[in-house]
Parts: sequence; structure tokens; C-alpha cells
Amino acid sequence: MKLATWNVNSLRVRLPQVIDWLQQNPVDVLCLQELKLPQDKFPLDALQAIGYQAVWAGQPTYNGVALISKTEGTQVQRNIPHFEDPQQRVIAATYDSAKGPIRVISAYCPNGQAPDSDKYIYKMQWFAALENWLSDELQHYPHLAILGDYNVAPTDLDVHDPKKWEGKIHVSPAERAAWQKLIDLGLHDAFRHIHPEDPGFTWWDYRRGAFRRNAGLRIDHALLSTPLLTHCSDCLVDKSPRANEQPSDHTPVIVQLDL
Amino acid sequence: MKLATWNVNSLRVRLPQVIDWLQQNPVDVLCLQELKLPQDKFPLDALQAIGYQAVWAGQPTYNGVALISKTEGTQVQRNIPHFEDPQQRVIAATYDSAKGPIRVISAYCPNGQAPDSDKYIYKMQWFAALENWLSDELQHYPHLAILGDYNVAPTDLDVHDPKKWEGKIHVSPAERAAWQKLIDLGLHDAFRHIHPEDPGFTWWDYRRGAFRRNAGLRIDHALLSTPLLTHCSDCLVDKSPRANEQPSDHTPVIVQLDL
DNA sequence: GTAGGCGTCG
DNA sequence: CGACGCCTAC
Repeated sequence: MKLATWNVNSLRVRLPQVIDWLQQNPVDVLCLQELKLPQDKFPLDALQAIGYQAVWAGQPTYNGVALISKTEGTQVQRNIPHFEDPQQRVIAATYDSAKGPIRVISAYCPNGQAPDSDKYIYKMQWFAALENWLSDELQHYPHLAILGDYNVAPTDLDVHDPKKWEGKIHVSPAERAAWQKLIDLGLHDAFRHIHPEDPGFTWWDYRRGAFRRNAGLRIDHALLSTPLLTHCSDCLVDKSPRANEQPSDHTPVIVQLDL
Repeated sequence: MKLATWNVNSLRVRLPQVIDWLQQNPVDVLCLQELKLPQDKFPLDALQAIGYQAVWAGQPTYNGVALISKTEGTQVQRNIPHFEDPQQRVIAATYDSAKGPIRVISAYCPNGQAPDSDKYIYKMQWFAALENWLSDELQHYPHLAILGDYNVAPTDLDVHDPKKWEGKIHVSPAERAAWQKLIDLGLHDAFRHIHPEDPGFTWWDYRRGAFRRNAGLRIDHALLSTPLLTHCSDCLVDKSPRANEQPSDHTPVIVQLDL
């Protein structure tokens, strides 16, 4: 079973690339973030035409997440329960595997703007709510995978120029502490587990030729529950879509689960 | 010698189509309208790369005209003399031919919005200034051609559905009278001269599949001075660019001058 | 319907 | 830099 995550930065604009990518990479579940389209504008037909199903949570202009899958997802959950939020940042569904149900979550964690901003406070509250919810989910679903754009680079290895990023969002101590709390729930960073030394950047700023200079961050992650990690044989970043014509600033991360 | 006119509705967007069209149709002078780019953003390099020169008058967002030519134009005139106007709607230059100099003008006449609007008044004033200037120009340049988007359909033959257009801009009596005053200067409608019966639409609204239904207007014209008309052996509308992927709403008009 | 700007976001 | 919504223009 293959899972993947991709912040597409507008599904309307990126749909041809997503279709193309899925045909080249027929993963079982693709988690999307930043759909940037209202609930009723989701391009379900185009995805069904290539043999995929989908569940999604959209809103106009901002955010929006989806799960694109070969089989139908059940127990679909939009947003974090008990965390009232007009922003659509989470969708979860359960998929069948040979080893029983797998809970898959697509998450678009807040960006946080700047460490002294209201949006940073929201980011921290959001992570607290996520952690609280995940501790619950892990009770119900031992096989749990949460993939998405975390907007956190967990360590300096995940940052092209740690000096430059000091004191900025994505790397601040509070954000890294929030990340650690997720890990402490019994979740594992699949890419870092497989590649202890590879930076594995997943995002490059559109500006100043960041991709060309490989001036990136690793902020898109696949977190796996301990029982799932035992089945994880590979995790990789597919840099190629970042070199497309009209690219997203993020690129996909793929996890191979042998089950 | 071949002259042509094309309202491109953003040269930035249409540049590849213009390059392509010039390579298929290596006219001597191409008059462009609605560049929609500031003076310093004109894509001179791309045109030079295919062997063309250019003079232009740009402004941000709106209007803007150019003369793209194989040989250098001289006595370049931007705007109508003695008619102060921040809107860039006219550029003129002189080109050499076997029979002596030819004055070529690219004109983007005002749209006029609606017959009861301020913009309509401006349109009428603009035409008066144009007429005044052209009577002068004709004294200096017996071989004069003024090509462009006139935003006037001279007769009902130039309108797909004259009933529907009654009382609207492009066809109002005052606009047609302004057109007639240009004709009365000793200018001749090249297309209508060659094709007395062919509607020869040059513009189709982007909306409601107007091009598919051929619901167009003939509002782009080549006017020739009497001495030039004697050399005019053909005039045609090239509808093909209107069928392009991201088309302008206008399509080129080409004049063949045997000199 | 298809342009370009602006302001906002990331 | 490149999304979107809103505005204006044609």
C-alpha cells in the first residue's frame, strides 16, 4: 500500500499535474492540501475518470484538504472534533488493507505567519487540538497515518540554512515542541526513519530561484503509528513536480507500506 | 507590400500567437492595438529575434499601440498632435516602398461604452481630433494607410444582427457619421472596396459562443488614401487566430498593396 | 469571457 | 512568486 501527500496550492490550477502524477504514481491514497476551492468546485469527475475516489473539505480561497483513493474511504471526518474552525484543514477516512483498517488523515497545519502574530497563536492552539484528537484516534485506529503540510521543519537538518531561519516560523522552539508532542503520542516521522541523513526538502519558496538553489525546507511529513511503522519499507520525496511548468511550491512525499 | 492590423487584447498574453502569426504571415507592417502593457514592458527582443523592428506607445493596463515592421519606421508620432490624452491610442511612422514613402498609422479608437456615457462623448471628441489630424497628414503623405480597431461597424452589413445592435455603440448614427467624415477626407475602406458583399467580421464577443455562432462585427479596418487604393489588390480577414487556444476577441485584417 | 491591477496570503 | 477575490474595462 502506498500513501502520499502533496500541498498543491490550488487544485484548480494543479489538476492536470495531479492527474498526470497519479497516472505515473498510482498510490492508494493521496492526501492533498491547499485545494483553495469551495466545496462544490471539487473536480471529482476528472479524478473518477482515472479510477480514483475522493473525499474532501473545501472552502473558498484558502486551505482545503482531500483524500484521493482507489477504494472508498469510510468514517469520514472533517476538521478536528471539538475544535470549531471555519478553516478546512483536516480530513480523515478509513481504508481497508490486507492487515485490517488503516486510518489516513490529510492535514494542512497553519502557517503561523510570524512568531509574534495572532496567526502563530492560532497555529499553537491548532497543534494542541490536533494532538488531543490524535491521542484519541490512536486508541481507535492502531494503524494510523497522518500526512500533510505541517509547516514545521522538525530539526536543523530539515532546513537549507538554519542560521537564516533562526527565530522564524517553521523552526521556532514552540513549533518544534508541538511537533515533538505528536511524536510522543507514538507517531514516527517516516522519511527521517528511512533517511536519517538526507535533508529531504519538500518545499521551496517561489521567490529568488529557491528551487534552483535547493534552498528548501522539509515541512511535509508522513507520521505513522508504531504498528504501521513496522510495515514501512520506504519513504521518498518526489522532487520532479516542483520542476513542472506551473508548479506548486511543495512536492509530493510517498510512503511505502508493505501490507 | 503587405500591411495588417490586429487588436491583440494584451500583447503579454498574445505574444506567442503574434510571433507565430508573423512567421506564417510575414507582412511588412503589423499594426497592433490593446497592448495593455507599460512602455518599458514591450517584448522587443522576441520580435527582433524573428527579424522585426518595432515602435510602440504603451501605458499600464489599458490601450497601447504598436507598429511591427521589417524595416525601420521614421518620423514616429505618438498620439494625435494637439489632442492631450494620457491614453495611448495612436502611433504613426513612415516606411519606404518602391513608390516612395508610405505613412502607416496604428489606431485604437475608443470603445465608447454606451451612447449616454462620458466615454461616448470622449469617443466623439477623439474621432473629431483624428479627422482633423488626418486631413493634415494626407497633405504630407499622399500614400497614407490607417489601420486599427475603429470600434465602429460602418453599415448594417458589418453587423451580424443589426436589430439587436440598434441604439448600441459601434453602430450609432453619430459614430457612423464620424466614420463617414474620415471617408470624406479621401480615405477608402479597403476590405469593403475588395469585398462589397462579404460581412467580414473581425471581432466576436468572448461570451455566449459568439465566434462559434459567427455573431460578430466588422470594426477593425484598413483605410487607404486614394493614391494608395489604386495599388490595393486584396484585403482579407484572417479568422484563424480567433480559433486559437487563448484567443484575442479580434482577428487580423491584411491588405495587399502592389508597390 | 478574458484581460490587468490591487490587496492579502503564504 | 503565485495563488484568489474583487474591481474595472471591453
